[in-house]
Amino acid sequence: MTNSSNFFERVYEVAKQIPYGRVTTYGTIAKAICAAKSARMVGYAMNGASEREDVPAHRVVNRKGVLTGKHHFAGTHLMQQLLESEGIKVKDDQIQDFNSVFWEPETIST
DNA sequence: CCAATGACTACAA
DNA sequence: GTTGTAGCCATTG
Repeated sequence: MTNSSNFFERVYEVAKQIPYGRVTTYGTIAKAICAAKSARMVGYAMNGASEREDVPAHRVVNRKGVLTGKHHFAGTHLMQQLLESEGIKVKDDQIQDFNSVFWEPETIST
């Protein structure tokens, strides 16, 4: 895969749209890219996105607001630290007041 | 092509 | 509230 698959590109596009101090879920992103059933693929894409500074993968969590993918980051608590650094409260790998920091991306029509 | 994997989600017990 | 099962589908071996 010399080029990033279109699917990954979609995920990256949405992830890059996440504003500062906000977070979103995999399923929500999946819907934004017209692949609501591919929530797992979103996380899979984030795996490669973690290497891209263009893609704030730390702002993407599961539907419960839990930092399920923190283990994929360099540090054990790097993801949590990044979120807290943006004003997001995190307790025991779970985002506090998740509903307030939750952000819904816009659907991509490309 | 088939089997296994996974940063998910939903439902049942 | 917790645990288990199933569906989902792109990537990889």
